[in-house]
Amino acid sequence: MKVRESISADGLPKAADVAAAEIRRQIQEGFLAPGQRLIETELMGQLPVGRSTLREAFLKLAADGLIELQHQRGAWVRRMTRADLAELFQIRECLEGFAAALAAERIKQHSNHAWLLEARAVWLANDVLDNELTHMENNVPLHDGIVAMAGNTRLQAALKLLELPGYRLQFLRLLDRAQRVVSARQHIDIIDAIVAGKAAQAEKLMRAHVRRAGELAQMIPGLA
Amino acid sequence: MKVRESISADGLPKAADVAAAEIRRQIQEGFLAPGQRLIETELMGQLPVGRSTLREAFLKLAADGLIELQHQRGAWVRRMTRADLAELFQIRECLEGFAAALAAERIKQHSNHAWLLEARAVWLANDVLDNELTHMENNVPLHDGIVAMAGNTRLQAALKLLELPGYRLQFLRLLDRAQRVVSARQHIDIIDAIVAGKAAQAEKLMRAHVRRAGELAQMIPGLA
DNA sequence: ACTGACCAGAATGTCTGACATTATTGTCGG
DNA sequence: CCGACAATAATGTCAGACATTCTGGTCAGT
Repeated sequence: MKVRESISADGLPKAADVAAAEIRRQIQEGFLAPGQRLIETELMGQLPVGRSTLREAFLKLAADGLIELQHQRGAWVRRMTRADLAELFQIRECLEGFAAALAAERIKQHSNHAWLLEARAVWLANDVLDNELTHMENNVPLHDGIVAMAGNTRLQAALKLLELPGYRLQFLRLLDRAQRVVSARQHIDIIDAIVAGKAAQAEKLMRAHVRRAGELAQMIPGLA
Repeated sequence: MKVRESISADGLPKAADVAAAEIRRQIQEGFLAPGQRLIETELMGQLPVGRSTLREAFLKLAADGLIELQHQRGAWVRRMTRADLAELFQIRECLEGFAAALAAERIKQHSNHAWLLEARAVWLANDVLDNELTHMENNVPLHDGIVAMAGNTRLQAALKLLELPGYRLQFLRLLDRAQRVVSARQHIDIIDAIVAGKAAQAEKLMRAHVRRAGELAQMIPGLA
């Protein structure tokens, strides 16, 4: 799943990528709040890069939808509205459902079958029910894995752009144990449908699962 | 449908956007062939911009998927493979089908109804059957319009990234009159379904329509 | 106190020039 | 023909400069 980074022969990563990654981290960890302006000269003091490199990092982050840019008005951390979230989950429902269907059709390829059974075991264990963090840490890889199984790289890229930026932490707190139980159950059902090669069923279940996540996301506090 | 461009108060567009638009045009008109390298110093001679501005234009074009960038290896016009095309149309089938369904649900809003009926008349006329160019010139706006009716700005943006870069001209030659007749028929059926508010039907028809376009696209000559 | 014009400082957009690093090309001996 | 090596070309990055534009605050007038 590791995407080829811009790394030169001796392993030195591109400075712009390093800067972008650092800013991304700060956004995701909440050091940079939504709406906060990113001032070039200011960031130049914190990061060991020149202004042109920093501007390149901005462009990459904007392409990923993490920040916004406007002519002569600079860059700021993207502010997500509830309407944005609704749109986002609408598309994810559509595409992830499609990915699940494709995955079901390709269940026999490579080690897909074994991988899913391994993932299935995780969602039967108690860890993912008892522990918020464990739940979340297993959720993302499962979804990513199913999308990867679909075998459509552009689909993978498109869904990567639809990830929630830094709201994961807030999202966590929304899930109480009862909801984690529901989520785990849905995951297992989806896995079973894919393993059985039932494409239509897998799509239907995945869509319901994503739709529910979207409804929960609407409850995130502090959105515009 | 006009997206707000980066234009300052007095109407001066951003130089980087101008450069990007010019390069985009050259790619779409075939002056820059797929795979051709874009050398910064070379393009600086043709466009009235500095190197930093040009590099910014490159980043924007790369974000749109029109060119590719690699560390220390520069930029080149993206080369589309048949496998790429297949992936691309898979996603378009999914998303445009979804858009059609959404459009059907929103048929009563604004002037959607009237706009579609106007579009319908076009596809009943002979121009779109007899003339390749007329056919193509009406095809894109219809699809764009339906996506716009869906009212999901991110969906619109996602589909914009899935447009064929410069293959439209080659695509044209693939359509003989018989195929244009089929295409027009499908358009009318899709419009009728949307106008009638039949979301499921509109989705099904749109998916079939896009799938057929994808199959035709596979016949484009000269792909890797 | 409120409003609007106005002005100074801040920030961005862009260009030029420079240099280190890396990829590509061409040459040469085997 | 092939591999090593040097020369060339191109990119990545920085620093500095300047014009343009935005922002925030001041101040006169109502």
